[in-house]
Amino acid sequence: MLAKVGGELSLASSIHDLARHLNISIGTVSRALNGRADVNADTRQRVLEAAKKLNYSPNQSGRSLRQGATRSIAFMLQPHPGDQQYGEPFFIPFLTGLQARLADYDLDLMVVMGEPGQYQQERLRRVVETRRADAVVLANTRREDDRIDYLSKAGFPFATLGRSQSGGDTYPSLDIDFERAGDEAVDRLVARGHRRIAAIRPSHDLNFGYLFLDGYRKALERHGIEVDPGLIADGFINEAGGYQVTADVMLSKDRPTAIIFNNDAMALGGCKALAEMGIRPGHDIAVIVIVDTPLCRYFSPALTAFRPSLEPMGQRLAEMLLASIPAFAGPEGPRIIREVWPLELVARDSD
Amino acid sequence: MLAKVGGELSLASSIHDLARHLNISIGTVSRALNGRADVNADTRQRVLEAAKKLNYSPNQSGRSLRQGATRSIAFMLQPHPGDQQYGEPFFIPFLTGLQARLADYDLDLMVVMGEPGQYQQERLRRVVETRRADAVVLANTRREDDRIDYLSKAGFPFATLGRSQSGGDTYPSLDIDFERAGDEAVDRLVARGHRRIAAIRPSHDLNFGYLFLDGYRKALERHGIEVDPGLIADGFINEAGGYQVTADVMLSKDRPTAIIFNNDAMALGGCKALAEMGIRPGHDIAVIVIVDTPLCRYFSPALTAFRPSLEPMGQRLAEMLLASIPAFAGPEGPRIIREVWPLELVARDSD
DNA sequence: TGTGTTCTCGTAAACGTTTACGGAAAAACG
DNA sequence: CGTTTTTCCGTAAACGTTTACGAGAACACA
Repeated sequence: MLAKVGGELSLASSIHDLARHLNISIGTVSRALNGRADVNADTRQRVLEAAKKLNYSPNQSGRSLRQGATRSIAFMLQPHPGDQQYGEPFFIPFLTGLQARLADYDLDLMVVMGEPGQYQQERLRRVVETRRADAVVLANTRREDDRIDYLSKAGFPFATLGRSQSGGDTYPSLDIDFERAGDEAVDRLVARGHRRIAAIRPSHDLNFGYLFLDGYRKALERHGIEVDPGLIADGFINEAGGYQVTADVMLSKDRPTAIIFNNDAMALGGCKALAEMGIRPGHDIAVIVIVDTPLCRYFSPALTAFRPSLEPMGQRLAEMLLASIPAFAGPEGPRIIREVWPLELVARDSD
Repeated sequence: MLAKVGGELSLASSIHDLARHLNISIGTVSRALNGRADVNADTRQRVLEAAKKLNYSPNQSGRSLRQGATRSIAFMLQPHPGDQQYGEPFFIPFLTGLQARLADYDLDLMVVMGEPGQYQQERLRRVVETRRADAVVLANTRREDDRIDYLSKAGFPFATLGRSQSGGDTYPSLDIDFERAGDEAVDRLVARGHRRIAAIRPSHDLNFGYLFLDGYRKALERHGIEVDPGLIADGFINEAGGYQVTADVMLSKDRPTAIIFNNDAMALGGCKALAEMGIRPGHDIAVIVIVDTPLCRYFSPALTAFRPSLEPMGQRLAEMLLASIPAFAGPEGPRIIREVWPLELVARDSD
């Protein structure tokens, strides 16, 4: 179906055009442009001038083919299903940081989107197998993640935003300290007199749900509070899921006096359920959200939440990824780095 | 700096491997895979089986080089400056629709991000000149947009989300009917008894700001209300800008009784200014926002707003773009389509 | 002057595809 | 059986790069 596209560009000059124009060989032109040593100083000068004059820039397909590298990194962005109208604002600042650091290394960032419903595996395979990118960055890691299994089995370079139990220690990862956030949230609530604290998290095997719960449990134990399974609930990771599961928890015979939500969308749905029951966050119940978004801030009452520093995280993960790839890393060779970053509590009106 | 990356992939089999394995020529293999007519039915069968067995998939760089087309479309995503913590949720559903339709044509979507502050021109040139994509999609169109000038001068295929005065009728565009939304907003407010209605919009030469104002003016005239320049104000397109300009307008001697904000972030900042002055939207003043986001919905009071249907718009713009490219379009040849879609009023509590 | 080094450049192959062309074999037709 | 058409496949060039190799010229040194 597709033939030549954009072939009529007047600005599409090749290395051959430069060579012909200067009456030298294409080899010399290429060496001059790539800054190799074995080219005379003033032929290099002439080549660079001609390149500017003829508006030359290298064809990336040709270069990729020859070098076996595309100089682009793929980020797999997966919209959540049921996330009807608007997507996750979470990723934009992260991507901003990621892209900025990659640009320092002259690498392009390419965001690959999947259909909202289906899982990413197919799209990921496509990127890898057709060699559209040199490495990929994964997000929304699951506890057992077949994308990670696939990539490490294939020996394809990648890094993850979020940890997983899959793949061992073979890839760099950067995660938020959900465990500590869960712990601190409980700490804060206990200090304010709460003993019946509910934990609401997404199902789907998303790994941060487990980490959060670990911290929650650990803090309860430290305070000598028995963990009540009836206060721990999973739901679909969107507003409807949060509504549903919150309603369930609040209808149990022994209600919690505080809820920690592991996701902002679920918190919003939960608050809707609370409102319908006449229960006011900040007055009748305490609410804390683990990952802050603008919605938490503008909601009424404004929700107390733990906030990550997304843009620096994006920058850092780019560095970690690059350091793990032999062809990019310095003489020391590849290094696998894993980091877990703290969150900052933003105290507002809901607890 | 970069050498071979991922070259050790066990799954990287080429068309030569297939040919050797089957003892036929690479030409035949290629023809079989591409479904050409001049290949025997069972050699095609054997090729397809071998391709599956050896896990073959074509190297995109090789294919792109030969065909002069990359089979990918670039979307230029530009985070607004000062948009500190979280970015625009606006684009995710739009991109979801765009990607879905492109996938139907076996095209990849590649989102190219720029630095938050600087303008996109440089990054755009890079994509075009290194021929990383076959076409691009632009957003945040300005009234005079040098990206559009550049692309149409270069003869590079593109489409825009939003109109512009640049480039003439040479490219497809899909826009929201800001004019009508501004008109309807005034209508609604006048029907509720307002006569002093302020219009607050972004500066930056963003085109939708002009369109909105046209509708606003037209509706006022229709109702026989004189346009008061003191009620029209421009500000930086973020919360701080909205705060600033709203405070200014409210400090004028003859205050408005209603405000139409042309941007959600500015509306949020404006409401903060109002709150500090003890003015309550929905009681002491009416507030309407032109483009709805989840923030409008969760804000307190929930903001009345006009909502676009972003995902269908993404799908439609993909179709329009493809129809405009000779190599993609059907036998009728290229067609330039321009569409303007209506918004839906979501009445909430602020007016 | 002869020999060895250093600079500089051209030649050609290679990366993985697709495709125009031609030719051999098979089929169709008289 | 001879001729023409059809079917099928191999050959080779081409897309735009990079780079290993070698060779000529200039230079240094004895």
